[in-house]
Amino acid sequence: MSSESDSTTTNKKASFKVATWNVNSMRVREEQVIAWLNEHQPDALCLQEIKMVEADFPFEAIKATGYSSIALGQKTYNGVAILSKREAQNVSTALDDFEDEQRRYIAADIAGANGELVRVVNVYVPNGQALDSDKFVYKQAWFKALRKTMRRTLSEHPLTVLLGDFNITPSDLDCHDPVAWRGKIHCSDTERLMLHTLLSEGLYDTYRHFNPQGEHYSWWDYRGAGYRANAGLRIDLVLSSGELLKRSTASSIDEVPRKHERPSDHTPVVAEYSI
DNA sequence: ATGGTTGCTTCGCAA
Repeated sequence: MSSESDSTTTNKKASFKVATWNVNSMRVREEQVIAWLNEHQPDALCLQEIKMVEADFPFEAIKATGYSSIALGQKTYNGVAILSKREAQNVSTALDDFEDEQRRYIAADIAGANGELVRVVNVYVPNGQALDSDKFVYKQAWFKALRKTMRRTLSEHPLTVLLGDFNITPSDLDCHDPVAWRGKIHCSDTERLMLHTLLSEGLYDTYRHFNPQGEHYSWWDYRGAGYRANAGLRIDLVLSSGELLKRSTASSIDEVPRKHERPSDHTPVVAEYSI
């Protein structure tokens, strides 16, 4: 007796799962990343702060668990990678019209189980340090270039997901102590305006779409009470295009890796789509 | 109270 659930059935929609994780050193977190891939089987996992050059990236170890990788790295700082079940196509490693010595952007088309392509854009937005610092001037310039790049990307790819470490809380709901953080880096009105201007290009905060309540974060400082006191920020975001949001089915924060021995200070944020 | 912790082929800096 034939089954309608046969995996070869054409036009059948499967789940397309993406995730973002600032690993704060791929050297230290390699085993945790591979274990996470094996357990969760995402179609694409975007990493930030790999903190190594491509020559040192563990392409082979990741391949052994069934994943293909693309990476843009540098020594000591920054660095991004996309790990995917199906090989990345049309890889881009630079924002439009923006010279950047820091490795913070990588994008590619990733196919779902039915062959449909999703444009996956992985970013590590500059931290900015403090609003009166030179690093904040760089953060603003970088973010403006991202907005311009995303305007073009969205016009070319209706199914686009922009995800990564944005180093910006969208609102006070994403901050454990809005009074203490008021006006500070990650929580300032200036940065939130930058983010909402980017969203106005046609991107939607997918975690918040499925989780209207607060008190859930993606980063907790290593210092002090940190994770134990849930003193966190939600700065790791999955932003879906309108067409992709229509096909989204779930989004969640996986706090399990933050509880591990020697954790990253960030934990993975996941979204799923019917693709 | 400008503290505290982690990672870097470290010895101060970025987060």
